[in-house]
Amino acid sequence: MPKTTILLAEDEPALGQIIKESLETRDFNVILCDNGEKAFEKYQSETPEILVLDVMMPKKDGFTLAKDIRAIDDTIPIIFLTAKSQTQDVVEGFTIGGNDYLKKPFSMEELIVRINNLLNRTEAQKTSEVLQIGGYTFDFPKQTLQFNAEEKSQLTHREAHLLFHLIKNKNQVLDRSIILNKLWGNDDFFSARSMDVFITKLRKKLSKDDTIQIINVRGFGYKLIS
Amino acid sequence: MPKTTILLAEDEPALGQIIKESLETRDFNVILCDNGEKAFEKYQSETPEILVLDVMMPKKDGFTLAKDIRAIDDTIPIIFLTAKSQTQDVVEGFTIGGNDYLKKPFSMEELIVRINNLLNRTEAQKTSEVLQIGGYTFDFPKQTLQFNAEEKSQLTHREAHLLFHLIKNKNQVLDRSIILNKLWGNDDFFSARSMDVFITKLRKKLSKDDTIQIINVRGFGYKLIS
DNA sequence: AACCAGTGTTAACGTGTGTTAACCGATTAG
DNA sequence: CTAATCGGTTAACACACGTTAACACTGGTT
Repeated sequence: MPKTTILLAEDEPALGQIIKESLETRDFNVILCDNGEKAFEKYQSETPEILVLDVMMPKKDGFTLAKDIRAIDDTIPIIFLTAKSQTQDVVEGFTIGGNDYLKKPFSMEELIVRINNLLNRTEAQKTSEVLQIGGYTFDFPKQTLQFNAEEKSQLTHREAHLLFHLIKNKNQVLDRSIILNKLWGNDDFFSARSMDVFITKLRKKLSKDDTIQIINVRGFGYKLIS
Repeated sequence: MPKTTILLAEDEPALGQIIKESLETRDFNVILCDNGEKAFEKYQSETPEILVLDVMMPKKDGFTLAKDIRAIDDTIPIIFLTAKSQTQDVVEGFTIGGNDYLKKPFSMEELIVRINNLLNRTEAQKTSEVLQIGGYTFDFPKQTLQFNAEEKSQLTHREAHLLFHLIKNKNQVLDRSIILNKLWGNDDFFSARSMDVFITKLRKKLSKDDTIQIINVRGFGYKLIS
């Protein structure tokens, strides 16, 4: 069993070091960053399993960082560390799904409990991320698409994420702006055209089974029907 | 399959009634409340599956209501209806996870899309929408229309929705303004003329079977007879 | 450093969908 | 009977989306 990697973003050096060491004694591998931008780089280079982010940080605050990362990866669990002065509304809004938060000051035990909770939850979810659609088998984590017993083909990152959302919402309209904000981080003209290109690519790759198709709903989005 | 219950909190009576009726034709069970306190009571007594909350309401506003409910239940999906003046920050904070929001004015279609997305309705709930009319087979989710054993023809989104309502109300008059509000979001002059154009299109596509026809009831609406 | 393969973005041009306009006939109120 | 209104139909239009290819960027290889 390899160690679980935690990305920790905390700008106060003393606190960051204490948390890092505490987690390391629990057999985690911890990467510590003191601002949001560095954390984003490390997120990409180190592929951690879970994020622990201070909300107030220089360069890029925790919420903004979380949004950027969510655009690429919407399953990784995130724990926010907040000062008690933080507006409750915003914090609570972020607390749904794979997210959680801890008010400062907190005990190490609390943090470790929450980390374990979120890791277990997503472990269970990850096993169910091989999806069936028509005659196709789509393995989201591995980014592979297989038609019946034919050879597996590799999908790109964007293709896989887009397909993932289409399948998760199959037979319903998937709102353009929602998917654009999630995968591209904005819904401007160019991102929209880029998305159209990916829809074309997916249509081609899914064309072996003519019982499934991606149909467009003008002005709203796309619907994957099967 | 029992109907899905939606709790709708909207203080403007006219708008509330329109939304309620629209959702009911989509086979939802809708509980309408005109303030936040009543909504909270109904939430507890009726156990709805999803909430649609106006933000600006007397007694208790939508955000406060949502917070109170989240304290009890942190999985139920919530959709906020906001005026465009609402501060973006707060709204966006609420948009992660089981929440979504819609800026007023919005069309019924948009609302229904979002409700279905959040409910993650499975195909079992939606694929029972293959309708027969005369010699035609109409598959609403796939937007296809087939005459006897002939080739399937693809309908547009608007055509499919209009035909869906006509068939659901066949042999009775379908009120112009109701259908306009439902599909176009308003019943002004231009939408009405646009609808007339679609009636013409549907008449053409249904002309292979002369036992069925769309007849006009001057001043009221249309009736599909078969 | 030059090259290459893979990925995603931008550009260019074509097609489809829905709205608006224009002109018409049919119906009904005065 | 006449004018006003409603709806029928067709076509022009604007714009959302489809498709292909060129382009830019990245990371790895020689």
